[in-house]
Amino acid sequence: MDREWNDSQPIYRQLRDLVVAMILDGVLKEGDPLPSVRNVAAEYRVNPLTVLKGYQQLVDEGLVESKRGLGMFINAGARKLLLQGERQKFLAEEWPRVHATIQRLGLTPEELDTAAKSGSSSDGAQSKPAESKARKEER
Amino acid sequence: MDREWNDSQPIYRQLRDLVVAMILDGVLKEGDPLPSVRNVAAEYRVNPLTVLKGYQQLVDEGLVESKRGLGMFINAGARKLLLQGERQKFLAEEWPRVHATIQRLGLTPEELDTAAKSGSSSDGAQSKPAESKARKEER
DNA sequence: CATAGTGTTATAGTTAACTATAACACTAAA
DNA sequence: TTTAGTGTTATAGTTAACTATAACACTATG
Repeated sequence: MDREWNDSQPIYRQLRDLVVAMILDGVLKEGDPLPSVRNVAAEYRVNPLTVLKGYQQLVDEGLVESKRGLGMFINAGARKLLLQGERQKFLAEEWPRVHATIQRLGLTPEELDTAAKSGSSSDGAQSKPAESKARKEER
Repeated sequence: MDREWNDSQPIYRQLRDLVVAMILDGVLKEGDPLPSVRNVAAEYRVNPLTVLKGYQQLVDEGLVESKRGLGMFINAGARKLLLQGERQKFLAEEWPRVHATIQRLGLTPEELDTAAKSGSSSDGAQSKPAESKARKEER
């Protein structure tokens, strides 16, 4: 499998975001090991150092623990931590800009809905049967 | 005025986006001159070459015309071109990812609305009164 | 003409991101 | 002990983004 890298963001940050998404989606649960640095590097045809750099971000954020010789593991409380941190970060740093763009382009909820459905395989990378749940999801 | 540069995007692209926003918002009308390369460079304390690079993007997109010795000017039809191109680009490349993030974080329309309003002037770090909604998220 | 305002090009240096290759350190299991 | 799987560090090279400094090319205006 080759790449789906977005050139508007460094690969190591996209890798970090990918793991974050997997945690939030429940694909990776607390205590689970992350895919090994070498495996990911091989699968995405990327340098191991780049993968490591992405993983180190997660360690720095307290989401993941590294055990030399064993692997890297999702910390307890990682999901909760993420739901707080990512929420605040998104609302403060990303959403205002996106919202302004939507206003500026005069996009309607209908157009957004349509586009969301047709193109929803952008960074989740996993099965998403929960997509049709509407506004109530998570429990 | 120093910087409000976002480190997740090269400056020249942010400059390009800034001009695009001004065109869409009607701040810059067709036929108008862009702020001069040197002025912008001075105002934002950025290298003139960086500004030029951002402006060149606009030339390449057919939005702007360069007249040596005079300045750079918004082309006729620029706004219409933008409303088509930027719409498509946003819906195809940006919105799906953003939408997935919103779903993943379980953000409600109320939270998004609140953030959009408070974020458009400044991104202060005060806590949210909208937090009372439903945080049944944690496991 | 000279001047002051435009865009543009040239040269060169720094830093961050990414890469290739290799080796080191540790753990579990054969 | 050996082996195969982990994370980690070292060395070094490429490219893109940004910077500083300077000069060149053109246009309107005095």
